[in-house]
Amino acid sequence: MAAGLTIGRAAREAGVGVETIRFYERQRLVAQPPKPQGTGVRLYPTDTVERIRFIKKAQELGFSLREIQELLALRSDPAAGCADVRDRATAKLEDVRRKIQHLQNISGMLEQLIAACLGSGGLQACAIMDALSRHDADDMACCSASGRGSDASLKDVAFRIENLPCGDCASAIKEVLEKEPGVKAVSFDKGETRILYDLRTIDKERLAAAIESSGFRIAGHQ
Amino acid sequence: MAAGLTIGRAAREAGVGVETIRFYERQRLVAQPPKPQGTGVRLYPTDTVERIRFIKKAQELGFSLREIQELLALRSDPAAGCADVRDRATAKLEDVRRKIQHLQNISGMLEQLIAACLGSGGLQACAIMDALSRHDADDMACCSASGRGSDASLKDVAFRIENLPCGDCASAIKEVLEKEPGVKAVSFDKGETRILYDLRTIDKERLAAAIESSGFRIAGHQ
DNA sequence: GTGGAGTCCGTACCTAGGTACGGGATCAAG
DNA sequence: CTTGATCCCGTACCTAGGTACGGACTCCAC
Repeated sequence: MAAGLTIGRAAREAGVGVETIRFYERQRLVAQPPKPQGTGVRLYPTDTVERIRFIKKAQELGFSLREIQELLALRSDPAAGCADVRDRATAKLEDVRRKIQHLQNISGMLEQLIAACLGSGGLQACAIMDALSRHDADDMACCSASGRGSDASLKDVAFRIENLPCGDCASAIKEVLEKEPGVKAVSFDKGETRILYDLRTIDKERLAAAIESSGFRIAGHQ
Repeated sequence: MAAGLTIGRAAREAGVGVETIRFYERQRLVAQPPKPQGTGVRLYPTDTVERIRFIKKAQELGFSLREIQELLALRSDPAAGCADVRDRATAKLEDVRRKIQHLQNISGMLEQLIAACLGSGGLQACAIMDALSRHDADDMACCSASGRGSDASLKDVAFRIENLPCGDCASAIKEVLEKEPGVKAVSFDKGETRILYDLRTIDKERLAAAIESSGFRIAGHQ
């Protein structure tokens, strides 16, 4: 009886909800099986259940559905090798480590603030409120130092990068950008990434492409 | 002189976009100032700029806009004390630490998989794909609670199996091994069978015994 | 007085990963 | 043959934190 399972049973087998399977179908993560002739109910092969379990496990490893789609494509690509998978995993590990670093920065700051706070008294004596209200530019905005040059062929542009939470991530993007020819300086200010570049060598689109190829998103781009 | 700033200038001062200020207004995080009589443009007091900076700093500490709303409410509550703020910060620290722990689990799992993956050969020999495709009930969360020293209890070993002529036999042996408790990954590369296992659960001798009980011979064993 | 920059306001859209609703069809048990 | 459970399918909604668009004003400088 290898005919298959109804969607409800398949969902139970795979440990997800019915709606989730339908959602994955819409996302083209799993194929929608046909209804056997004469019936009105689709039957899912155990293959699909396997596939859903694969998706769930990959999610636990931090992969997004889009990335999982790639992994699944690799899986059915005869030309794909172990190295392809490994590369994906390594990139994801990088990604996760960056996130950890970011959270550790936050954790450290919170610890310091909590330690500095007496925990009693009014708000005007509260170190935490104080740090948040204070007018200084320090805190976490680590960088600055934008040179003020005026050269005819130098131009600067500011991108607003969506997923750039902290200084460490900013350093990563800075490295990438500075490898591009024509990039003279990269700085971060008020939520914007400013790039000073030589317009004879490179243009805005290529800069944007470099940023996006590192996994960052630019607000309002594309 | 200036009774306030236009929204554009206020945005620049605060380091956000104009749309962001409008968004915060809709979210009731900042008040919408009136238009001075006779004019058509709203003027923002520097207070609002301060408030936006507060919001941004609190965001950098990991607070959500909803939580920031509470912090702001505290700030203008005469009955609120330092302890209230401290409690919020402590709760957030907890929260952040939990997230770090979660990411560290993921990181540990990825490290193990990458270590177990030879990075060459086809996908059928890929430890990573394998772990994702395997359908054992214990999910990927096998490596939790062991902190950062990811490989504390995991060890890998390589056997050279003499009568392992083809991929199908390799699959067979893999199945056998994966039924053993404590076996995390099995991969094949360059004539060797590599096994990643939990040394608290199983040891090399039991792995060897499992292989030999399936009719395979291990080179240089016994 | 004109052009361009900025503002106002409402609304729609975006990411990710689903969840929920509703009306109609179908299926299995009693 | 009915009843209750499922299934089908399209569509809307949810969270969070904004971003974008577009038409109509308004403001400032030249």
